[in-house]
Amino acid sequence: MKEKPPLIILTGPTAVGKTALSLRLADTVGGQVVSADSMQVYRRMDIGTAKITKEEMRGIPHYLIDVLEPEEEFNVVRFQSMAKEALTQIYQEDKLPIVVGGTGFYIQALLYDIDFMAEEESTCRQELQTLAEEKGADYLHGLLAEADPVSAAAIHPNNVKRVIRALEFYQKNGIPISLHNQEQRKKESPYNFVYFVLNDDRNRLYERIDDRVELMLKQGLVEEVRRLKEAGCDRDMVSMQGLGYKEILNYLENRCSYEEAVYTLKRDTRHFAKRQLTWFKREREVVWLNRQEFDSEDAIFSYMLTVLSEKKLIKNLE
RNA sequence: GGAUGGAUUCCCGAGUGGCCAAAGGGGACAGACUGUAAAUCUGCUGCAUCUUGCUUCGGUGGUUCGAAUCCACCUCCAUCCA
Repeated sequence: MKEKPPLIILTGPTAVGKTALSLRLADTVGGQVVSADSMQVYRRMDIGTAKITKEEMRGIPHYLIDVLEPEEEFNVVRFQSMAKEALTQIYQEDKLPIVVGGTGFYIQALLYDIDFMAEEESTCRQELQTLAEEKGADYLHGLLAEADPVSAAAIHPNNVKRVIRALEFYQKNGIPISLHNQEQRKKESPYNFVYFVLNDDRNRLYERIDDRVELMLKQGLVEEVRRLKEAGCDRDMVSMQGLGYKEILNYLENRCSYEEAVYTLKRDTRHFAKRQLTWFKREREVVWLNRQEFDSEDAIFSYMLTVLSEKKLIKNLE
């Protein structure tokens, strides 16, 4: 039987300090980093995504950072294929891949190698969107109830995006997405992995978020967004839906005051962190690293090494 | 010192005699998520032995079968007149 390839995942809510830990880990275990971050893929979006700098990388290869223009669309499928390529590359160099980033859905897609089914581009999503606007969300949900009752029961009528996706999936593949998902859920990971989730006391996390937003502002977030806006980026682009970008864009377009933009940004970032945690709680086989349970970052780090050697991802403790 | 307006559940804010544990919004908390995921959506928010009971609407007392809602006094806040 072939041995499963090794994979280390280091994730956690925004602003917990994943990056710092990942660098240390990469140094000690001879690892290379694959970013699982839906926004750090974009070039020219540095401050708002709290992107690691070239200097900070200290020569450790980082994949999937600065590889797309903000005008381009990024999604799970694209992430999955790019990440798999990165892994192939890393294995070839006989290094250990460390997936670092806070996008749980992306991590899941890679870790369990979820099949998203090849689909050709079409305008049906747009058509369904128009239909929803004209006839209402309930009407669309009604259509889904006919095509795929199981999905209809599971998806709330107000969640138009997911209703559309389910409908689109059915139209393109001829089978209900609910059935497909059910099959995909059973999958075993093809990797020998350890899934670390770094976390902190909620209040402390929220403080870190507030501090980080203040720091971004000081570093020139408004200028960064203004440059993107002048370069033609607008609110409809996937990249501009990122935290920090959509709020500042609202301010630059005079839709709200500076104070409101900052308040909203901090609040939405807190909400986001909460959603990330909800996701990780649901994932199977997660190793939680709760900061408040450790005396120091050193303690966290040595615990990580212990877990990794137990799972035979690293040979021996250095 | 006087006049007027106000004080509501974590916050803002509706409610002017029973249908009020009290609209709505925000925040907090919890959850969903399989091609936009830093997106999108949902639930919940006085207490308890939770299909019933108990304590809330600045404070105290009163009117009433019944008060967040009416009356009196008090405290605090806002504006105006001295």
